[in-house]
Amino acid sequence: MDYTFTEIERKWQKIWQERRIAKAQDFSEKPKYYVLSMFPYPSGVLHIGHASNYAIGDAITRLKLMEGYNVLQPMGYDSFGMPAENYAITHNSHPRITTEEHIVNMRQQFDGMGFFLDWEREVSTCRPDYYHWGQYIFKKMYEQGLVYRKKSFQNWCETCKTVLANEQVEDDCCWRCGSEVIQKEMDQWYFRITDYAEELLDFSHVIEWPERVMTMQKYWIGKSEGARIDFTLENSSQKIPIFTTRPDTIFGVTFMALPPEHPLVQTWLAQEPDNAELQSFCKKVMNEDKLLRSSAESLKEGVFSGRYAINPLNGAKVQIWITNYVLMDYGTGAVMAVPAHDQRDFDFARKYDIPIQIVIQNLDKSLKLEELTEAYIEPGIICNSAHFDDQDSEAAQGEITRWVQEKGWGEATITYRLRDWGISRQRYWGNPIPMIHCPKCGIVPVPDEDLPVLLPDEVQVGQTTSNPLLSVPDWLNVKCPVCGEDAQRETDTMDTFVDSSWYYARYADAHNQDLPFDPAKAEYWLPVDQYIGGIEHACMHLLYARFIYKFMRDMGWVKGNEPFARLLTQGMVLKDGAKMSKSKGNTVDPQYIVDRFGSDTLRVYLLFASPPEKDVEWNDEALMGAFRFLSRTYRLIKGNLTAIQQGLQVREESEELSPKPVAQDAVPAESAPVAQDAVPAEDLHSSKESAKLSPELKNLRFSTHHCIQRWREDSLIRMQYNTAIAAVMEHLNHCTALKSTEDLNPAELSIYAQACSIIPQLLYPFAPHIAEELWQMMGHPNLLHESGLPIYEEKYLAQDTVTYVIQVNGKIRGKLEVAPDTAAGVLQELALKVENVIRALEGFELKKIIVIPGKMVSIAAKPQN
RNA sequence: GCGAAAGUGGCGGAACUGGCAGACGCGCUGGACUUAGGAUCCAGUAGGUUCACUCCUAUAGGGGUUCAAGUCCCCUCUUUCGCACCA
Repeated sequence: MDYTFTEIERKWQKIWQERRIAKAQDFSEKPKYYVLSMFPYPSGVLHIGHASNYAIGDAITRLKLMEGYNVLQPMGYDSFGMPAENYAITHNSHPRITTEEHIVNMRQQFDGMGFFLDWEREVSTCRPDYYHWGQYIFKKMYEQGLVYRKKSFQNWCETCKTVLANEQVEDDCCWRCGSEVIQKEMDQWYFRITDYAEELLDFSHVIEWPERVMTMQKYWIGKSEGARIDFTLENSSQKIPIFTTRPDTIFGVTFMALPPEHPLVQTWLAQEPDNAELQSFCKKVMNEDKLLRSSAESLKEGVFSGRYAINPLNGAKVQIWITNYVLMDYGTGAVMAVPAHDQRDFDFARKYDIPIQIVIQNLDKSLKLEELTEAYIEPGIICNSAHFDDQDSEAAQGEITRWVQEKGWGEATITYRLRDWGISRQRYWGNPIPMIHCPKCGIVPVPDEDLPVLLPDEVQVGQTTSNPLLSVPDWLNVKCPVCGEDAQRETDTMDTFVDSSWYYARYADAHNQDLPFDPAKAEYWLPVDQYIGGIEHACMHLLYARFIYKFMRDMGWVKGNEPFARLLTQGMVLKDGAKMSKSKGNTVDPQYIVDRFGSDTLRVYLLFASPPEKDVEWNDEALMGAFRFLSRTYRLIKGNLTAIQQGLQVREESEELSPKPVAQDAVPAESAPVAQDAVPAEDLHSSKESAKLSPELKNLRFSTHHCIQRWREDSLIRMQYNTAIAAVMEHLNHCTALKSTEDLNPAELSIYAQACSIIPQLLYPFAPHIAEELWQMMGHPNLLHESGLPIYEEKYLAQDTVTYVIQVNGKIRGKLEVAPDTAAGVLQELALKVENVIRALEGFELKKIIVIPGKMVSIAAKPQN
């Protein structure tokens, strides 16, 4: 009678594999449903976060299968990247070897979890058959003008000879060797994601995304409307364009602020090697940690450049300052400073004694320069601004911009906070950028027929201090495909986010050898109907993937505008209030849990703990609760198997007498509750035997249908698996409450069997192994994914009596058990006769009585004088 | 600092359009049972009050709307997350 989970889970995993039930059919007649969980980095072990993510995906998958969809749930590995390279270095091995070993281990653990995954579509981004097409996409983007090279300042470690990401800089020093990190101007490859900024702000084509993620992306893209206005360098024709969102304050400009990286400043630095103040300030600022420098707390500093700019609107001559608070890569990299109406400019002007000019007055015109303690940033009335005086400042923005445009000094423009995506990495373990540097022809793409550019194996990882690819002459040195002369390959590899921004499309056609994927197959499968992953990717992976999808759409490879129709951001599993991590030593190994209690227990625990998008605190004892629930289920059905089988037999016989429900070919809809395994026919209910039903059995029948109703609502529509499971638990409690099945008549047996037999179906999405086992035990020849969704019938939900709550002035004073069709007037009368109600009304005068049908009688009364 | 979300028993969480607050599970208390098992079964479990019936107080705190508020509105506090000189 023991719940032998290990045996059961192995058995069903074997059967599922042998029958290849998870293989998704391209172009099936059935409607498709594509469920995708973010693929893992192959660390070698599944962690609890994976288990939780994939438990959700698997629940959705199995629900959709029961509903009659052709479901695709694929899996793969995000296997390029620094963690793999670093792992290989520390283990004195090669990332290709360690990665493939890890994949073997992970696959074993995936199999042990029993997920419904179409492994025939597996992808691994570090394999040539995948990264080939990443290179192809790169080239197509290059041809479309979406890829370019740009010099920009990067964190650079002189010892390691590599660019470091911001996270790899600790206290201005290299995380690996500890030497000082400097800002170095370097050529980098960029994707022109900003071309799509406007479109990426538009979420009208997704079906259901969390508001939070959309807000985060919108903020990240940071659209601001304003104007570009060209100031000029004094005694020169050199223009200095600035970007401002406040053209209404332009008459208040008293200085101009430039960052050291500004091209003009760079020129001046070159011209004045002896200007110690200028040289040392610029050097200091440029070598400052990027994060530190851009933090709002750091003090504003600057030096006067000795030069002046001319404000085109009033011809005013203003000082040009070189400062640490202006960013080169936003807007035009130059700021018109209006200290009176911008707090940053105000702070700076006060510190360096720069004049301040008020050009916007508050409504009572009480702003005085001498009394100003902070910038006045609100709208108001224009002053000191020539012919714009006395206008409303907000209205003046448009007026001034129009005037600037007419005069040819600038134009209305839009700027985004979003930067182009720098994809160059000076790392070995990534997708090689398929470009060749030819001394004669410049930068030349590798011809399509030479793709993929294979990542050489012979690299001695960790042996060199620079990009390992530079040290492989056989790979590095090539002939230029255009002129045939000696040339060199690009040694940068791509950011791994490039690999993951199109993998969902590769799953549609994972083995295509001629294209990234067949557009027809992509059209069938895409978009992903339900995507599941962590919120940490809100502004990275999810934004990049949307961008690349739009590019692929423009190429005609995919249809529609968005890759992910619905997004679910699952919460983290915490322990001791913190994210699990090896360094904190607070991890829980899912494999250990599976070995001890089974995959079904782990899944039920994770899904039952909270709604999927919330974080959960790991709790060993609650895990036992899940285990006990499954054990109880197993005992109930195994212990009452004879009665259940007899009851199911009665049902079959009665169905033969009555018209069968119309066979359903995959009617996937949240609307119609229809399925193949229908509830017993009507005549059972209306027969004479039904009249003899004990209240106990009537309640059990109610529980059966009520449970199905709740389960469907919670799991299919609301995706609240915790309450769906709670509904099953409650129903199980009702089933076990019936102590003996010995005296049941055939009709009652049928009801009992029905009550028990829905349990495996309802459990299937959350605990599929035990569900299949119990289903088979009852004698069903099919597997559960073919069993259809359980259905409920309204007529069994009708109760003989309803309970009305009686409130007096909002407080409960009694209850009434009445027939459901009792008239409101009768209810009022009955309510007023309840003893408690009479007592509560003593000394009160009736005001009115409200009857809420099926729910309550609410009496409003006021004290008698 | 700006923005967003959230605050419900000892704990995880229910309560969908305002209509019996605390479903379900964990834990705890008492009991039964014994194949002594990460058992199982039964009863109880927001706080206070009462022998009991009853009653009172409770959804971060304070106001408000309503016959009726965890749910709607206003203010305050706390927590979490995101952004953080974006001109």
